[in-house]
Amino acid sequence: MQVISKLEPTSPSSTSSTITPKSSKDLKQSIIKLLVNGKESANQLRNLFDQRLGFKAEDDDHQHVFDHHSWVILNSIESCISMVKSYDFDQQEISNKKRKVDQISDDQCSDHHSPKSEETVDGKMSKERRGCYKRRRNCQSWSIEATSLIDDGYAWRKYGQKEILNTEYPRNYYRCTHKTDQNCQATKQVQQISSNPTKYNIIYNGQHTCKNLHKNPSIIIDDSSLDENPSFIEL
DNA sequence: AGGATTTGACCTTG
DNA sequence: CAAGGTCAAATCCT
Repeated sequence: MQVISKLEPTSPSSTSSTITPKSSKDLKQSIIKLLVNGKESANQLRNLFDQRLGFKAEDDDHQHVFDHHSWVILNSIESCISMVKSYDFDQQEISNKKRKVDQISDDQCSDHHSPKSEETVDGKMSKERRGCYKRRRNCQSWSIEATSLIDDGYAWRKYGQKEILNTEYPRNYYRCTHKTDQNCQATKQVQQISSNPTKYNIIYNGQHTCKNLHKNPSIIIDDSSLDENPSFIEL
């Protein structure tokens, strides 16, 4: 029988409200600590259910729902930990300051959309000059390694694929589906890791500014109590 | 028909 | 100038 260690209670009042990080490093450590606590609690809760409750045959639906949600919780927390660990808070502070300056020139570019676009005499857009776009520099980004292409809850649309030097697998480029209708600037890059093809390196760029028009979860249960406690974690 | 993907060209950055 | 990020026409899929 699996031994379940007892964890110190980590109620919101005893954790998040009392933490006042003095630096980016403190903040990072605090977030990781909270996530690790949450992960351990979720793991133990799952073990507890497996051992103590069990499921009867007629409870198959409930078991599937439980399996699904516990899996989502664990994966979400695991992803958050990876993101926070790889996120450079100090660099981000510098980037945020710099971005304010860059924003001015970026806005000028986007305001007159396609200033370089020219029409040929026959009315067609010249293929020589496309719209003015800028590669986003210093935008908020973080990366994770995943053993599978987890559903992070957002709707992504592939817009490119590129062979990358010295890598075995191409890099795939995705943008938020709501880029056009809600001007959401979030993008992500997915690339299989050469040394370990079972894993994917996923780089997220920018925050979602679109409304939570998440894809429906694969399993839907009729429980109004969940409405105020969605199982996905805002990334 | 309309949305998603593919893919070659364009564009920025170092 | 090379590498890589993005665009957009062509194509695919439902």
